Amino acid sequence: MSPANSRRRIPEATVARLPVYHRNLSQLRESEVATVSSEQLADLAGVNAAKVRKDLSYLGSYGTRGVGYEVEYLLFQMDRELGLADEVGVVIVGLGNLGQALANYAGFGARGFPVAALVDNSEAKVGTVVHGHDVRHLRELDQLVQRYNIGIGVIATPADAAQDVVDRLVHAGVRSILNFAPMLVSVPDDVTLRKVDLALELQILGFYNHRETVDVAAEA
Amino acid sequence: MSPANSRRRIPEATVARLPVYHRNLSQLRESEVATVSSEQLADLAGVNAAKVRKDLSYLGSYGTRGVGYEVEYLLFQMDRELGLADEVGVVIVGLGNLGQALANYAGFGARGFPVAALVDNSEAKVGTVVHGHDVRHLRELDQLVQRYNIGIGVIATPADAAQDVVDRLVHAGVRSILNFAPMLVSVPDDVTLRKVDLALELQILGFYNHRETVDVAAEA
DNA sequence: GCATGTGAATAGATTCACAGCG
DNA sequence: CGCTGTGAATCTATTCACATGC
Repeated sequence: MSPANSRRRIPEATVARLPVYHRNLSQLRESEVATVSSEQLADLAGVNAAKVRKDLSYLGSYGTRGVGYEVEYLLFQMDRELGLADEVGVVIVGLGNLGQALANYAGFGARGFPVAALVDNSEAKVGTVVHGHDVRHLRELDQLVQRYNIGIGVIATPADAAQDVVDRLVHAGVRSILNFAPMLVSVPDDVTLRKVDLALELQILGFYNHRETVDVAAEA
Repeated sequence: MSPANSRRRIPEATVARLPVYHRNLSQLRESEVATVSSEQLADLAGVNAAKVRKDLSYLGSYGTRGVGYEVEYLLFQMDRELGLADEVGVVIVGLGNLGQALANYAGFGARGFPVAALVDNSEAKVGTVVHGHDVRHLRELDQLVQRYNIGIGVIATPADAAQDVVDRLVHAGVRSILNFAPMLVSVPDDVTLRKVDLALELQILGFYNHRETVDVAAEA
């Protein structure tokens, strides 16, 4: 619409931090703090002040020199930019332990991303109720996506089911997918995919733990 | 010990990918594949071949020119490097939905990181059994860490308990911590901390979803 | 005066492209 | 000849440092 509000390309690394700032700003608002400096926000987010300023500058010039950022206003702008205004529905596919945990996880659904449907392919699970939602069968996916305006799919199935679920989600029109299954899946170019691999995190940590141990031993 | 085996500094980005290669190599071994090229491994891991070669080169020169990498031998070297040989015990603190899911999650504990203890601070949960382990009280942490040779702590508590749990883990001698609580925590320099924030992942995805929607609309 | 916003400098990661070796 | 291993080139992200404007 407005040609003045130039649509900058926001670096990936910045996108990953914006939600962190958002959370801290929300807390500041709850504490009725009116303005915040880049330095204060940096401390809360665990980064340095220059990074905060550069990150926020991609959204626009919403700060006031000599003063800082108005919490309320900055949140308003971030909500728009992060798309937290539009309440995008989430479907969780796979209701094993992880899927159930995600369905129950308060953080999911808290800010702008209500869990709108739960889906599994086992007859034993279909019909049960998790976190106030009936678990529906995978084959109903298309209708559910339509009916509940679902924009995001979360995959919490075993690894070998992941690609099939991705294909079904894409077919149903979902363009954003969060994959918890430890499996590489492929999507068309116009679909955004992120993956979280819990076991991987442990192994990465294990590597540093190991290094630490070895290095300390080597000093002897 | 051996001064020849120079202790290179491995880039963070590489460390994060090594476990991915490891998983794929394990699968290749199961399929009784003897050797693999950087290109094949790259396809499996979803990266490009040059990256695979550079990453693996930090471990040493374990490939054979004109041939590729011997799966078995490369795995052996990676196990050493990733510290998967030493079976480091894991304690999960906080047995709400997420903690229980993690305790039950097969991936956790699968490769070299057995779940050795479960801890909570609610009397209601202490004494219950999750995934074959008695849930113990947080105050027993020190003894449990000693007894089960625990090297890694996983925090799955509410945000406001996270810093207290971190302090207790550090006090008990744990030097590697994986934090699932959506809260910035601080640790001494000699402790490695990683964080996974599930709600954050959704928000990042939501951002791209939103952008996509807005940009497409703008074309009209 | 004080904190933002941003060019310029630095550091880090990815990719290229090819020499070197089996 | 084919594939690894790696310097060099490129791209991305972080940090510095200061001019700018409230």
